[in-house]
Amino acid sequence: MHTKRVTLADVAVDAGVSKATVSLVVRESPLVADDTRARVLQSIKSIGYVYNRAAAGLRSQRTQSIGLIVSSIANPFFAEVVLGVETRMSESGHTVLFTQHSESLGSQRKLIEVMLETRVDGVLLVPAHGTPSEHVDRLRAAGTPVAVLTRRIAAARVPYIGSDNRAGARVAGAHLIEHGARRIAFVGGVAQSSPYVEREEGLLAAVAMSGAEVEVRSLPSTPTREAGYDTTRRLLERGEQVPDAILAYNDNLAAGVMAAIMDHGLTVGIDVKVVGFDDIASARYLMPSLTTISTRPSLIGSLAAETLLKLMADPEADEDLVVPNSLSVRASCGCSYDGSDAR
Amino acid sequence: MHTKRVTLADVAVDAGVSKATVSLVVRESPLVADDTRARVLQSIKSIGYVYNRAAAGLRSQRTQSIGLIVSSIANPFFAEVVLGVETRMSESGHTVLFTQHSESLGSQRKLIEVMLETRVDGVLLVPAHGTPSEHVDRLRAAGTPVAVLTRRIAAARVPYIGSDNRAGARVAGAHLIEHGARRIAFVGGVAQSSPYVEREEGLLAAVAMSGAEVEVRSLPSTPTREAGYDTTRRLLERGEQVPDAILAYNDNLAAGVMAAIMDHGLTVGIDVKVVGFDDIASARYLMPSLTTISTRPSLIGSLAAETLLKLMADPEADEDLVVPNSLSVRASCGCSYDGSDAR
DNA sequence: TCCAGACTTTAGATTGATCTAAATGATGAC
DNA sequence: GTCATCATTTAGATCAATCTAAAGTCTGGA
Repeated sequence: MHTKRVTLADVAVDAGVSKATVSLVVRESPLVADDTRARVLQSIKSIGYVYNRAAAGLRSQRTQSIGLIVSSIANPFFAEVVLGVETRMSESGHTVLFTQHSESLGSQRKLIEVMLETRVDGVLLVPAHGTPSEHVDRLRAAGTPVAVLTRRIAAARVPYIGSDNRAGARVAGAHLIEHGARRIAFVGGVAQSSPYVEREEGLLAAVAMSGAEVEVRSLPSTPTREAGYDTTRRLLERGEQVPDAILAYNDNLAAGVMAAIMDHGLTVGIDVKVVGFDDIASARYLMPSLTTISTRPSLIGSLAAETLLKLMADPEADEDLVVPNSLSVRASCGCSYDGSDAR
Repeated sequence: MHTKRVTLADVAVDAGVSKATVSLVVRESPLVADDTRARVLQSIKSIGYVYNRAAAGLRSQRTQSIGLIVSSIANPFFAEVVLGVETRMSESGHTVLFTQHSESLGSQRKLIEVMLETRVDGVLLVPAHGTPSEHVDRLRAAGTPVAVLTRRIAAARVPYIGSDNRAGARVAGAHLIEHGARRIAFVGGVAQSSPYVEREEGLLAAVAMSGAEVEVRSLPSTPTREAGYDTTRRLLERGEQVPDAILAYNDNLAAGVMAAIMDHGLTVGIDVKVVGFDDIASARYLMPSLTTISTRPSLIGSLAAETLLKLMADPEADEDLVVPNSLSVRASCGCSYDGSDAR
């Protein structure tokens, strides 16, 4: 059915110019005369030519594409990050090769290999927990710029873009302490990961700065709603020392935390004050609505894209970007909430 | 810093064989002798060769990649579909070029162009609302197999994979009627879209089959939580004829619907029974937990991938796949719910 | 009239793989 | 010893673009 593929050479013949000229036209070079350009574009349309990126990339050694590797888009936080990256990258004409590693180091290694084989011009990576520096070194050895986002890699000097975990947790902690919290549990998150460590540090800093007598206990877990529920349930059932406040590692977890508190017969915001982290879209729709640290994931995505573009232009550029965030006060912390930002 | 790129030819010299042999090795051909293969693999490792997909694709006219265009992964339903597609495709060694059109026909057209320029071996498309058949025709004219998922394109003969909207809505409707519903509102969804039409038909079929005197009213809207809230709010405030049941177009919307009901001082499951559609992860965590039609999005994704693979092998194959679904009974319909499937 | 300089256009080499069709070598049958 | 058969291996053309370096054209100034 479909005839032989149409190439630049066919267009050249049809338009009565050389292949080189057609190539300049498709690349929107200002070198070609206006009437020549018009004639070529006309030919392209009439004989149905479609640009071949593989051939172009082979010769030019540039693909106008970047790789994006995240942990999982089932996590709405990363879904928004992806959107931010794609938006910024498409502005500069770059295609995004998007993949997810599902927290598997093996699959992350394979995905990095795919990026190399595809010769993407750069890679943005949300490293799987426990990522060794070899993973990014492999990319850099091949001359491919890399930046990591939302998580740092221990012992690897690689540009990082992420939210200000320390400051966020400090503000959240201070808010809880203002509400009278004296026994705070930090629930969930992967213990070795950089955001976990930073958030924990922020909470402890808030305690130190408050001058109050506050007890803090950390309970790491996988960052799922289920784990949030289970961990909290166990914490409450231990009886003796029930916390009066919980800082959840993220909003997803916070939903489980609140469910466990209610199932245990306590009232969120009164018996136990809860603050989350991320401000995912559903945070305001939870019952009660979740007070949380607003991290603007799509901004993180677009800033990461921006950073990578700079890195692609100048591989020596190397700068971390810590994105500020803010506290979205709703009802779960005990503040009265008028629902003004919902719906 | 990085030296001249290492190519197949370099490997060939190092291993003392021809380029052709190295090529066979990297493609895992059974033709090469075991010791030759071992020697070549050794060379590849020692001189740091990285396969070049662009060059391979150029010559072979196959890229071992497919394009996936969805509306938006901010919608958790599609996030799961994506996962299903990627899982199945990676099993057969295909890379997925993933993109989102955000319901813009213009950006969908551009994305299709990108897929053509990349010479993907096939395309899976969740068509934007109002997609003209030209969009898929463009792909097919170029000889690229396409299948659409979750939404049909009017007047285009193209393989479709999606859930059984009619049966799902019929079951949901029957359940509501069993609960005594006599005034049912069908809230949300894009009026012209195929899932909307099919779900509406299903609901009407349930009414017809019940033999009861049931009034149905349809209120289309964009499929967001906010729209669900607003539409329901207006419906309730009209006073006179408050519905005793609402079938929400999807779960996202249903969350807004339930919030509006509660904000209006009514009780979900008693005054107004609610059933959703999709069974997204958060459905069981809403308050009250949402009774909904379980659609298994990741299954739809993997079946779509399966269908496309068949289509790529045999372009004449052309078969729709309607994926069965089931009713997940929880609390919002008025049934008592023990929470057994949550947490 | 000639020439410098700006603007356009181009021939032909090049990118790095796969493919085709044929060559090579080894094995066993006769 | 010869030949057919099978398993391996390979030379060289090919895919469709870009790049390099140079060649035409056309001004207007001397």
